[in-house]
Amino acid sequence: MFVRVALDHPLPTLFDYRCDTPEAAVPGTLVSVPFGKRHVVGLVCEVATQSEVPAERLRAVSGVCTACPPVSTQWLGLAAFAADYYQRGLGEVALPALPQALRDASRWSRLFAPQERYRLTPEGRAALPDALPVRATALRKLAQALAESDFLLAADARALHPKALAALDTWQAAGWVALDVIEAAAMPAATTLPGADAPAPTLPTLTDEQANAVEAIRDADGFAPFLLHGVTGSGKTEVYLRALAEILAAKPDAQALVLVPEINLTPQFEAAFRARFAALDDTAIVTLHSGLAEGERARNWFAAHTGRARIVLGTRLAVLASLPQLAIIVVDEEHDPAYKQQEGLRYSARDLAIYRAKQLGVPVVLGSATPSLESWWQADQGRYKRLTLSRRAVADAVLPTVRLIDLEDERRRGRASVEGLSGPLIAALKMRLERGEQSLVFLNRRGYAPQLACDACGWVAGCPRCSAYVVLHKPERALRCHHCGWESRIPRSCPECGNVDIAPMGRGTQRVEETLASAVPGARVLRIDADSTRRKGSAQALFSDVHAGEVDILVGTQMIAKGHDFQRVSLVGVLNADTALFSHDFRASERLFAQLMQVSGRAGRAGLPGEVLVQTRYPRHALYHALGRHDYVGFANATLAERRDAHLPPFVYQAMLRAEGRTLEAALAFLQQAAAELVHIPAAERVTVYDAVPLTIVKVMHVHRAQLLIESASRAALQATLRAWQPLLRGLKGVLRWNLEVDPLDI
DNA sequence: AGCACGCCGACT
DNA sequence: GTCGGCGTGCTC
Repeated sequence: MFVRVALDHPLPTLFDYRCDTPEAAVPGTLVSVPFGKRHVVGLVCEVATQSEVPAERLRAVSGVCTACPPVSTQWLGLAAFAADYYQRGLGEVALPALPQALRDASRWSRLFAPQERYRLTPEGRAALPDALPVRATALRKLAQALAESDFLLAADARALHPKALAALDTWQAAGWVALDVIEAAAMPAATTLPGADAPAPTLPTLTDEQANAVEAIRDADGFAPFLLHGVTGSGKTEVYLRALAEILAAKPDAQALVLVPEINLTPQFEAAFRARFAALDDTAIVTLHSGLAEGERARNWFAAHTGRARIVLGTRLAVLASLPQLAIIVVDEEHDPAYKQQEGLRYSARDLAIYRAKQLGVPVVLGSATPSLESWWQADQGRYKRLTLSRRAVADAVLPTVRLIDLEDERRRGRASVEGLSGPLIAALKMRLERGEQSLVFLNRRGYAPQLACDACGWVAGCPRCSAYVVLHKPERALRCHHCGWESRIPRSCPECGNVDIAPMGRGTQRVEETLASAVPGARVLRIDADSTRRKGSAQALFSDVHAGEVDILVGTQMIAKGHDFQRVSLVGVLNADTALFSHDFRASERLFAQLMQVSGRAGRAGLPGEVLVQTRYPRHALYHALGRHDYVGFANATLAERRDAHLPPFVYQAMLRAEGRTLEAALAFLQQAAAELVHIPAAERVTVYDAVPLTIVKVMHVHRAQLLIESASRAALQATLRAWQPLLRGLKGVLRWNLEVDPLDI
């Protein structure tokens, strides 16, 4: 018997092994195999009675992961589709999709073994530290660890003190400590949820639009993609909750997958789901995202894999979770670029969610206030069913008024501005402070100033490793490169000419925070961005300060635009948005519009009349006009018409070949050779090849980067070209790293 | 991707 | 004489 095994390896082939254990001869089984000089974990994809590989080269499977049931053939099919579509080997897709802990054969035996949890009994809590000899410091430490958390794992206890388990046994005999054994692998008892006929009395009343949406999703037959277009505050989440309740109630073992774009958004969603699905036991709702510790991620994945988890809530990586009874998928904020993985396998979780729903014949709901133009176009074509929520669900909530502050006009009239904050914005902020309302200032640039420059000679502080300016970070008194993390002290004088008048140029969130503190006296200002939330969990704490009303003005990057319902925010100020209007990236305006709509939606949620002030030099720009009218549809239709005329996605399909070399010339030369190879590929006749160009940030960490765009009106022609192209690329000489991205977001 | 082999320069 | 630089080639 032979098995064909997928390994996490760049060669897009399966590897054949002899297989003596019948347990391993099942597709979807995790096995450990010898590979070259080492042992690696692989996934059995096929079982065969013979092999093309000569017998003397064949080696035998060395281990089988019996703790974990095989993944389904459908899951293998999903991995195979993703591998094919994104032009990678099956193993490169399938293995990274598994929790890291499963990919280490030495951990298999312990991974899903019953967990032994020691916890302090009330008696123990009363007795423990004092009952111990004063000098027994190790035992005291053990008692302290028990007291400080809900439970202590046996392994952790052993790490604390070699004889900990003996002590714990003694304490258990004394009644101070109890031992709980948690079976990770236990299969769930199917739970039936209360159906729609018996809604709990506390549920909010649905608007007609919400009710229609829920009904459409519930009545869907087989594969049914929905685009749920709902303005912020229109109650999309309530639609998800009801639709899930209906579908989970209809089948006792059905599973639901809910995707959110950011880890930050999982806690509030999790809370909402736990509250609504209180009938499910605690282990039936799990989260999956990169913020989880290895062990927890593995356990949650396993809960999904065994069917114990009924609802899986996660970020993009969750789209590849094993869900044997998947019955509905929800992709919230489907337009969010975070759904696109930007390294390794560059997949779109939203697109894979669509494939998965199609494969399984289940409904998939894409929700957004500002759908991606790709999805909007699919709905226009009738391929997705559009569900519209046009009104805010809270009765007295109205859309905020948007006012544009013409910066040129302000300047011409000689009106005062402070450090880039215009007079009208400062006045509006002061007014909210007086009224005891909160304001939000949005600026998509972190740090203090994006540049540090010398007035005298024109020197600008740059990164020694990257072709980028370094950003001034005032709290850390450092210059930091946002591309590679390089840091240095702030020089006192210009290193070129010695001039001591070197000055920060431009503004980031730190500088605005500082300005606001003096320009709006008495205001409590809080900054939320990637820097202020670096420590794990600190974002949650900062947001709760805002909710508690301990903050008057919140300044931040796009982090503050997403998800959070700030009840007392009545003003949103937008700074420095113009740069995206004239970007060379054709998607920049789509992103800006979505961001501004999203951040605008933070104003006036709880009946307060909301106002949005946008500082701009281009107050007549169509994007701002559409924003002022809250007119996503107008914006989308106009932008789609432009895209059609310019032959841009979604009207063409694109792929990007990127090369990294020690010199730019080497990278460009490789790409030119690569382009020349296309003449050998028949399908490439229907493909347009652009010139190889340097990336905007051409050098990162001393590596020079260039890219080559190819596109086609036919997805099939593009796919066929890429498939034929890769072996040719591997054959090109020259030591150089390259990668291929299908459906690139950043051009 | 790893991890070997292999063939040339600078050190004790 | 050896340590080690990274070019080349292989992994069932």
